[in-house]
Formats: sequence, C-alpha cells, structure tokens
Amino acid sequence: MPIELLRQCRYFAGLSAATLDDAAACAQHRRVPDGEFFFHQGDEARHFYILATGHARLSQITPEGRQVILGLAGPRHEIGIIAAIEGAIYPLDLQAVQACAALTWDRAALGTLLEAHPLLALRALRMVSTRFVELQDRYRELATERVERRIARALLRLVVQIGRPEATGVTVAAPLARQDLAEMTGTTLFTVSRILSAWEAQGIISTGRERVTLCDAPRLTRIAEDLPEG
Amino acid sequence: MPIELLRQCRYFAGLSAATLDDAAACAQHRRVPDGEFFFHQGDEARHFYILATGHARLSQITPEGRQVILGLAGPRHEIGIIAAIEGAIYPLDLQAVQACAALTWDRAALGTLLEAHPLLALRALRMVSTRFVELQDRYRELATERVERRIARALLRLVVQIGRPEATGVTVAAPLARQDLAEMTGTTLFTVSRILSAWEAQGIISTGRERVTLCDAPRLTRIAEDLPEG
DNA sequence: CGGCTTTTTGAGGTTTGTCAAGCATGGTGG
DNA sequence: CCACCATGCTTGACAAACCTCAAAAAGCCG
Repeated sequence: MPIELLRQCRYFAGLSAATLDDAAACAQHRRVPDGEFFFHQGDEARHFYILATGHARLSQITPEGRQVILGLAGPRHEIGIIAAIEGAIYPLDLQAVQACAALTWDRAALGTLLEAHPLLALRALRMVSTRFVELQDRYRELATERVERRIARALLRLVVQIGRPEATGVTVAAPLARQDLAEMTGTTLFTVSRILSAWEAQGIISTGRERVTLCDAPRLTRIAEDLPEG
Repeated sequence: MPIELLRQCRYFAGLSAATLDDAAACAQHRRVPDGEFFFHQGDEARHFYILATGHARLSQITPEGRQVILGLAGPRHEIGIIAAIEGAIYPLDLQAVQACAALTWDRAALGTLLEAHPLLALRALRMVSTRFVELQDRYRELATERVERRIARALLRLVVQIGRPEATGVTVAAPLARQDLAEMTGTTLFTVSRILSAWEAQGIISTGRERVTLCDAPRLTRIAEDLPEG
C-alpha cells in the first residue's frame, strides 16, 4: 500500500522499483488528528512527510500574531524535504485541518536513501525549485493584482489541487472558512465575504459554512485573468 | 582568481580543493554590459552563474507588462542553479544594471560536477531552500505589512546585501530609482517618493537621483519592526 | 544651454480595511 | 426532537491607506 502511494506522488513517480522498495522499507506511519500540528515553524526539521489521507494547512505566523496561509496540502503531497538538510528548521507550521495519515521519513532514513539513490537529491532540487517558482508567481500576484482577482486565483488553485467533483460543480475538499481564504490572499474575512456573496449572486459559486463550490469555472477564470466577458 | 571567487561564495564555501579545482576547470567567463539581459523569463535554463562584478536585477513581468523586482544580485551571488535540472526554464529575467562579469557553467558541466561531487547537489538543495524561505518571508510581509514598513525592510535588505560604506552612512551600491523600490515592494513610485522624502526630512536617509544612503539604521529598523521610538 | 529622465508635490478618487451589529448554521445535550 | 450555544457569516457605515493623474521642479549629460 505505501508503494502505491509513492508511485502516485510526484517525488517518487517513475523511479525504479528498487528505489520505491528502499523508500517504503524505511517509511514510518503517522496519524495526526484534526487540528493538531505535524510540526511548528522553528522546529528542527527532522521528518519528511507524504500525506496519504486528510488535508493540512501550511501557514506562518507574523510576529504580531497574524496568520498567513501559504497553501493546503492533500493526499500525495510531499512536505518538509528540507529535513534532508542537516540543521535545517521548518520555515512554517503544518496543521491538520482534518484527521490525517501520512508516511514519514526521518533524517537518518532520508540520508541513507539519498545516498543510495542520487536521483532523489536531484528530484528534491526539482521539487523545491518548482515550489519556488509557484511561490514567486504568487508573490507577483500579491504585488500587482487587486483582491478580487487574488481570491479568484486562490479558489481556482484550490479546486485544481484538492477539488472534489459534485453534481453542481467542484467543491474544495477541505474545510475552508472565509478567514482562511483571507489569510491565503492577504486580505480580510470581510472583503472575502463580500466578494463571495457577489459571486454567489451571479451563480459563479455556491457557498456554505466553511465550504465553497465552484459552479462556473470559465467565468471565474475570466475574473482571474481579466479576459473579456464571454 | 576564479577559485578565489568560488571560495568566497556560499555555494562552494568550505568544499574541498578538488571540488573547487573541478568547478573552476569547467567554468567559463561572461561579460554583460549595462542594461543587457543575462537571460529572459521563459528561456530554457542552460547556464548557472556566479557574479564576479557588477549588479543585476532579478525581475518578472506580469502579463499586463508590469514589472516586479524580486531582488538585486551582486558579486558572489549565485543565480540559476535551476539549470542543473533537465528541461527547466528560467522563471524570471536577469538584467545587468551595471556592466557585469560572471563565471558560468553550462548544463553539461554542471551535470558532470554534480555527479563527481554529490555534496554539490545537496548544497544546491540547501541554496534553493534558503531562497525559498526568504521568499516566503517576503510573501508574508507583502500580505500583512503596510507600505512604509515594506520599503523600510527592502532598503535594509539592500544595504546588507549590496551596501557600500561611506562617510555619512551606507549607500546601496547599485543604481536604485524610486520606481525600482516601488517594484520591489508592490507599490508605486509616487508612494515611494513621498515616504523617502519624509525619511530624508527626519535625517534617516539621504537620497539623490537613483541613489539612497542609509544614515540612521537603528531608526529605520524601528520603522521596519514597529519597535517603540528610542 | 537644451533635452532627457527622474523626482517631487498636490488634488481627488478608489479600493480596501475597521468596527459594530445581527443573522445563519451545525453540533450538543437535555 | 428541540432549544441552545459556539462559531462562522453577512451587511452597513465609516475611515484610512494608497493609487491615479497632472504639472512642475531638479538632476544629469552631451
């Protein structure tokens, strides 16, 4: 079963059976109940995780106590490869927003794996680089776009990343409060509420308590990209 | 001479003489005149650079043509390790803001080096991770801080990174227009101008055309961190 | 000096944040 | 099953931060 998960995640995808076997052999299982933290910002980075079930929030806290959500992770997502680096510390919090199960490797296991399979080091580099580019794009977005478009893009990302298809549209499969969306887009829960209400009135989305369902993706994409109304 | 530069930059610092020799052996030299581009966003990433002299701007362009500056690079800075990854493309522009000289490695040389010295792959991972964390902190800053504090922090970073000590303070050693600071902090040149004028009136900085000198670093730090006036 | 770019400053408008009050929702325990 | 409660959500009024645009001043270079 772990092997299947490895095969499906990007980090191990397409690697040799030997590599997967080695990786699975030294993996451990960990369960984290809803609301609990996998780790905190500032902790020494001892473990690399691959989520099997549940969703978790990647966030930072400002010195003033304000939270910034950098993303949500779901099944098959890799988190904390920084643990491969000696002396590294986690740069953010990872908190379960649902009960989660994950595979995990400690530094020793990771070190052995990377030595035995040098390709894994390049994969790690590629993974971090990819994340870096994504973050860079979001930095640009935050620096140049208005709130409505930022929320539109955040929602589209969430739907792609952790969406669950339903009769009326695609629902974000993790609990998602207005406050969460605000902390993802650098705005306030009030502004998010106003914008979601407006979209709901136009039939673009349907919402509920901690729930957002995207009904008209093309329309939201037009808002996100500022294309002409079709 | 190249070896000396390698020894001083973070990526190669502390590595064995054999590694440095190998790296120097396959390095090439490149000069880039003021205003020209090392590479463009979207180009296939073929080269890794270490700047020897001059300063260069890391920037992105939005689809609407608005520029966002992600940082300035100076001597000893490493840029484009992403070239180690097959098929990667540069995620940003690198443009000389002064005449620059750099050491550069192409993908083939980089591949050979990384294979011969596996530590270099982990170093690369560490470097990208460090940059990632820095970017993440700036993302948080942009999401939560007001303009004045963002400009204060940007200026403090520039002074640390590429500052040149002078009689009256520390000057940012690259040409730095109000527009540049605006594009670094997600605001407009008008707002930057107003804020710099206010700081100059208080004796915190002194400015000129495309020049900023920090005179009272503790005071600017208090603005950046929102500490009480001392 | 003359022409170019950069910078300053002002006036006015828009977006967005702040705060207060009340409403909806979903779970819980009687 | 229903009342209750905690939590999340909505909406309004207002204020503040910031942007936009215009015009003119200042600095630099030939």
